[in-house]
Amino acid sequence: MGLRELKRERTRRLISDKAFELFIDHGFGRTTVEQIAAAAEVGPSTLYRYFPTKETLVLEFVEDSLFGALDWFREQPPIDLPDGLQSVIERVLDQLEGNPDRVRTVYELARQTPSVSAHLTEAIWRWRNELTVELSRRLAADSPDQPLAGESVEFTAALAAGITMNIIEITVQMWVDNPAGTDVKELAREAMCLLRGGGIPLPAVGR
Amino acid sequence: MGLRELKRERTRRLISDKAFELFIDHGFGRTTVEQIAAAAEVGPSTLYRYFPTKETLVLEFVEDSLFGALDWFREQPPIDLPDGLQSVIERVLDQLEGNPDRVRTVYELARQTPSVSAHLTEAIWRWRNELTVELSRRLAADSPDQPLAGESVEFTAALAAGITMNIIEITVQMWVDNPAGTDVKELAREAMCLLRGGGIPLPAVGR
DNA sequence: GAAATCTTGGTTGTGACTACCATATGACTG
DNA sequence: CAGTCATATGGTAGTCACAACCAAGATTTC
Repeated sequence: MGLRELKRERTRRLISDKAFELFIDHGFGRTTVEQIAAAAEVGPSTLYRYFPTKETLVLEFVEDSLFGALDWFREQPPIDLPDGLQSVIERVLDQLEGNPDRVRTVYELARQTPSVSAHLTEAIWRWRNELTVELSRRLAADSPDQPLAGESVEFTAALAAGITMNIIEITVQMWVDNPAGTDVKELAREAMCLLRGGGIPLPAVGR
Repeated sequence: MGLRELKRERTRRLISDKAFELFIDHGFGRTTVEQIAAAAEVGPSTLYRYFPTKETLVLEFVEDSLFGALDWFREQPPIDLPDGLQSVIERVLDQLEGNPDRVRTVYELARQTPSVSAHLTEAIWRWRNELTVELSRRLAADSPDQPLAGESVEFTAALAAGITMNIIEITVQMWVDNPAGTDVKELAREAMCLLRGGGIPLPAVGR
């Protein structure tokens, strides 16, 4: 790795950390981008080159966790779909559990600030849509002509992706509300059991 | 109704209509609030009094459809929960089907403009959370001590609300993509059938 | 018709974000 | 090592969404 890349990572980290400090101390709305830039000892122009919007400063970590797991899933070989979704969920939860403080802070900021909340939900929504595409691909490639309870592949994929997203959101929410008494992955596993039970017509083998 | 209220409704409508015209013609980002105010022949101050943000101009209709149905549901007597959720879904879809053009325009604008998309998902997310609260209330009041497959009431409520939201989103999405060939309510009814089938442990009688 | 109340439009200010340019700094070549 | 090339940086100027405030006009109420 060249010196250039190294410095870039360092600067990015520095800006992000200083931003979180200021957000925690003074709130999102009461912190200006110029203050963050000054704290990180860079010009505002530079800051904007790394983080196109103020909200990105907060949400980059969550977004990386989500889309990292999705990228991983895309490279997995065809696999039993419920198992696949469960492993995606666990991968996301692993990432988030690695930085509990950041997760809590993000949730706190989202609760207080509408624009953060809006960008957070938008990222989750975008993630769900991309997961839908991937599931459609796997379902279509797999089932030559399965009835799927009379519904189309797109419909099933969208529903499965939506429920996957719901499980992640709900388990994380409960974990944030009660950090000590919650085993996130166990909770997600139980939730998945409900879905395997039969109601949602996930074919036993997806692709 | 006094003259004051009448004028207020008229002005609100006028601003909203002009805004949609401009958004359709020139796009969301290329239209300034001042242009909208000028087109509606009011001052920018007045516009901001009616619509606190530029995005509200676009999303008020969707938000009214969602939360109107929720308000209605809150006033319903205890009822079989799957039936209740299905009627909520149908109520939302009825509202949206009443203005197909607006719905399509909103989706179009959301697709093109990140900030509109963000505010749209945030509104949907907020709606789901309020539905979760209402479902929790009904479930708690009903079941003296049902096992609920080992999960808490909150968890079941959140999952049910999430799935309800998913069904609405998916059916509307498919309707927007293919306006002619989709019977939204029939689609939603079929989706609900899947859930009644057993996988999601909605108790047969909620409250 | 007068007083109280609400609505309006304008003014000023802040802060996020864009476009642009000159300078500095690490990277590669002879 | 010197030179040049590509990229990163910081600063400037400008746009636009939005908040706070205030004076004038319209509506309602007595």
